[in-house]
Amino acid sequence: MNHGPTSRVGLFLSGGSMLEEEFSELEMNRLEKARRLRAEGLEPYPILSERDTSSQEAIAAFEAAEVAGSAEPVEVTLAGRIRAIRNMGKLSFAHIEDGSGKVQLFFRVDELGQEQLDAFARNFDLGDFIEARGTMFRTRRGEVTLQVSAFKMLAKALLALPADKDEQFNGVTVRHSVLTDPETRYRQRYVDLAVNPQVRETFKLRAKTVRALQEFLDGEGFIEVETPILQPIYGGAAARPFTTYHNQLKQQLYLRISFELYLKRLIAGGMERVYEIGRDFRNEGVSFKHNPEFTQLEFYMAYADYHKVMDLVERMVSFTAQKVAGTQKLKFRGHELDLTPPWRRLSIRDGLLEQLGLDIYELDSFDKLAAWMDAKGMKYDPAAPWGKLVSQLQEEYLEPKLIQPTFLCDYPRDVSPLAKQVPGKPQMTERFEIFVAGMELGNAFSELNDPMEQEQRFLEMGREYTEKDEEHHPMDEDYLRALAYGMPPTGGFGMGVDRLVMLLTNNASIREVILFPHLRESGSGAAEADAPEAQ
RNA sequence: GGGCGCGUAGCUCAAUGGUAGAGCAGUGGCCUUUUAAGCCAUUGGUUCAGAGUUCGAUCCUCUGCGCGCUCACCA
Repeated sequence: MNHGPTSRVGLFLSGGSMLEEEFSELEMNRLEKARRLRAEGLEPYPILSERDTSSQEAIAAFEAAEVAGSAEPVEVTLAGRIRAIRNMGKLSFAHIEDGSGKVQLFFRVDELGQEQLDAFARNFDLGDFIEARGTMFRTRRGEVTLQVSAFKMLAKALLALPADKDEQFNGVTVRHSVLTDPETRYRQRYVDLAVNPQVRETFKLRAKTVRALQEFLDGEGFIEVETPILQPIYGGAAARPFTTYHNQLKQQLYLRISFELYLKRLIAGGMERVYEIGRDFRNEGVSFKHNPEFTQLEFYMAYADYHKVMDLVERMVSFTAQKVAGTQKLKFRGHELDLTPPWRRLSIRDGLLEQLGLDIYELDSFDKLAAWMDAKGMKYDPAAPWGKLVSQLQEEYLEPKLIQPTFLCDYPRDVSPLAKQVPGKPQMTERFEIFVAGMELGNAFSELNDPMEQEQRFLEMGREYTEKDEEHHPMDEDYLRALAYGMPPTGGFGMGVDRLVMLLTNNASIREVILFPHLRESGSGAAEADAPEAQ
């Protein structure tokens, strides 16, 4: 059934492999070549490579010598994966690819002898790793090429990569086939990376994104820290956690759903500006913007409120876009986005006024708002608090309209248990979320630092969730103690790094920016029959 | 978890209620001392799995598995 390559990685060359019987003719062919090499005293998987430069460096060195009029030959040893072979009897051409790009190899009979030339044609296939020594030259067609004086196998590929031959038709490059099946691409990311250069590029940009965020925050005086992933009490977000267990301590533990409560302990301890970039885990559904484990950035700055956080965040994201994409203007999901600060700042109240003509400051109780929704024929949970109804309206009627980067401000207290109230508006809190292209990118607030008020919020939240019997939020007494020792006024912020990378690389799905996104365990029969788990 | 869609050769895709085809890749041959992304021939399929309807199923029905989109969930 599933004859994907994963199933046969465990086999070896010495024969006797049970899995060998499942080899296709094509694969048997390659295995025979590997065995033949070994029989001839040539190791198909040698330890050492003598490579001394990359393909693009070699080309650059040759071109520099050319310009300088140097007669000195450029001698190099290159290594890479064979991507194309053209055997022509008395000469052969090949293209190899390394981390820097592609370069052509030229095998010539009067340089290597017929025996060597035949050995290349007989033993080497697309996908093999080869090392080749020689001098660089320019062919009649003008392509800078390595004329090979010696070569050896570095690693024989037993499985064929998906074919991706390019052909020119009237000057247009046609790619005959590439690996596009999403399942194969995610499950066998190594094949995807080997065959799809833009995938490698995406993950280079992802690394650059994280570096840029660090560079920016470091420059603003933040200290990068690491806090526990295994937590006895989870918190800081409303999400179902993954649970695990420490055997020796006989202790139930949770994988963190946010960093928030630990980072604010650090602020209470006198670290004025801290951030963490790391993995969060939420036991929830998956979608184009949700993966059960995802990379989160959170920072906290003492003596700041959410307005100061907004100022910093728009500069941070704009800085990162410039570093990574080289521009503030991005194409994403059919939109033209402009990240140039300042971003729009819109309160939920004003937004709902604009979209629905609804003033939540007038309809400031559950009964009033519910009556209004009844009149409009809208459905809602009759057990929900007022703030939940506001959230529902905001999600349905407001968020999808927020295409250009927007700070959506001032959230109901009911749904913001860790945020400070807006002065004079006790049912609202100083909180904002960032929306870009209708997608939530970040979440922030003026952090609640009144321990007595925080305790009340925990209690209310605990009641609410206990009644629903779905999520139970235990009181985090140690966190309350930290607040009781005193935490300065603090602005905090959290952002999904994967989603930022989606924006910066114009990838519509979070799976495109996570190397190994979570997929359902693959089919029972295939997994059991194929996986050589004998241990 | 619900709805919709998809699953055919190594890869990308066709086709049909009468037993499956193309391009690329593979194999063999031609040929060639700075190109060939060439020419000729050829191998390769449990049409995701199981059951049902039918004289006959890859196609129709059901179930299962997997993937995608979407909804729900996700302050």
